[in-house]
Amino acid sequence: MEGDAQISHPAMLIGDPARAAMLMAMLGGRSLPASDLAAIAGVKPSTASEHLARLTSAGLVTATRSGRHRYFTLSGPDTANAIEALSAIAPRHTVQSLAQSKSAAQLGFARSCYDHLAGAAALAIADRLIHDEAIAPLENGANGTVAATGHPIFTALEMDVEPVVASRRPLVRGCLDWTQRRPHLAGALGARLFTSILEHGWAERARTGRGIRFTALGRSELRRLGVVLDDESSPAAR
Amino acid sequence: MEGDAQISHPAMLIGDPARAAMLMAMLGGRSLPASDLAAIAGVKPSTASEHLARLTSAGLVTATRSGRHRYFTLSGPDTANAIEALSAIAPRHTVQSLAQSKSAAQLGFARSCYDHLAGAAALAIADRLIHDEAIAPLENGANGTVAATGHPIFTALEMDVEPVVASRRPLVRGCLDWTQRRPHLAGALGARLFTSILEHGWAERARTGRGIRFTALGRSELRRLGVVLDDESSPAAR
DNA sequence: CGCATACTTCGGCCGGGGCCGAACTGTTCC
DNA sequence: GGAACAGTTCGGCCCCGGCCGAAGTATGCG
Repeated sequence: MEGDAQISHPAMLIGDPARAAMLMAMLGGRSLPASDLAAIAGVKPSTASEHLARLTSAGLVTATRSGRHRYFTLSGPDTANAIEALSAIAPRHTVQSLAQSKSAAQLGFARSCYDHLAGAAALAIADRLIHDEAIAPLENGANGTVAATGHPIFTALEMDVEPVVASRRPLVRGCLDWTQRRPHLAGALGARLFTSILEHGWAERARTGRGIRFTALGRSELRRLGVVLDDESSPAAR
Repeated sequence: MEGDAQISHPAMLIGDPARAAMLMAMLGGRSLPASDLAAIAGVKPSTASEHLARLTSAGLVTATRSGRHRYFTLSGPDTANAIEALSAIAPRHTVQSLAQSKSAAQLGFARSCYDHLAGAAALAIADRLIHDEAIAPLENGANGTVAATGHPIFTALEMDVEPVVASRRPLVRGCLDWTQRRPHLAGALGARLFTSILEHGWAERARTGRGIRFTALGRSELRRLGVVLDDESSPAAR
């Protein structure tokens, strides 16, 4: 009777709180072993194993085994995109504890979003590129192109933008930011930029979670390039 | 323990087959009464009423009452976006019956997608605009701008593009097309274009479902403007 | 080889939620 | 007013699926 795609299936999988917590953790971009995901979701390993089996068989998640561990990741950008789209319509959790509000503030400043950077810092970098007309202004869901492949930020990070342009993946993709209510830089370029920033030691991942901390080197380099990270100065002026 | 948005809540709501069918129907862009949605979902009115109550209280759907009917619509572009993103990762249903394959072919050619046009016809129009450099090439999720507000297609449809540009809504938004695997024209411009096409009688909605049929007037006008709708000529060359 | 660790499979418990029919409210039309 | 129709609320049924603990498989280490 219906000629449409069966959206209820993936939605049902994401709709369980334990699985949703695992998927949100994987949105951080890192590969995580089953035991960590079990702890994150707050369930026993046996339960987590069942959840992960369903997620992999549905193609939302891929597993690679290394030794006696199995590491899980989101299967691709489409999956990450669906999760992001859902978080845009999800109810905002009301912050209760001080620890929560502090970590929320940190996430609002800089965090990883699957394979790219999100938060206020990501917007600051993107705004610089837009201001210099290296890329067009971002809109949620649309596709842009790279006008200036030799922008100082790209050269400072030794990024070879050409092969990125040649890839079939959407290049400059806006990704609606749930903390800032503005799209940030995703897509192939956003992913390349993020890995370069990590490789050059401008920033590093938090040991746990999705948080990203910019190093002194990264801050000074970015300041030199005209990007100001006002980490402390603007205390959560939501 | 979690500082993230509770994506499981909306996902759980979409994850029920009956509710998903209703939401997909509403993706057609029309306001539908509860009884129609019950028939579409294949449940009794009482069950449908419960589902719709949950969807409205979660803010996914808005209801407006007119007489003894209550008409339901998706609450906004964010909601539509989440549903589209899910359909991109949903398993493709394997077509069995001839009637299904015919209706699927028609949907692939032209259908409504919440408030804009989708399918091969939508891509043909967007490609024309891109070719004439009125808009930048679409990428899924990114945002573009309108370069030529006086493009012949806009003037033929008597579209006033200026106020659309001024609106805060993402302007030129790529929206991943599940039949074509390419983004089509969504956003404020896509919505405006679609309503203009309907108002000028270039196309009309099917009595039921999401199908769109282009009229003889619409076809000739578009051909004159350099857009060829090869409806019959290319028989589902997937 | 044997012990520890990482993960999976199985059996069983239990609660949530989807479904319906029946009864109730409200609107339209004659 | 009364009949017809749209929609909602309520009570009850039942099954799906999430949870666990215990047992089973595989890998790594001493």
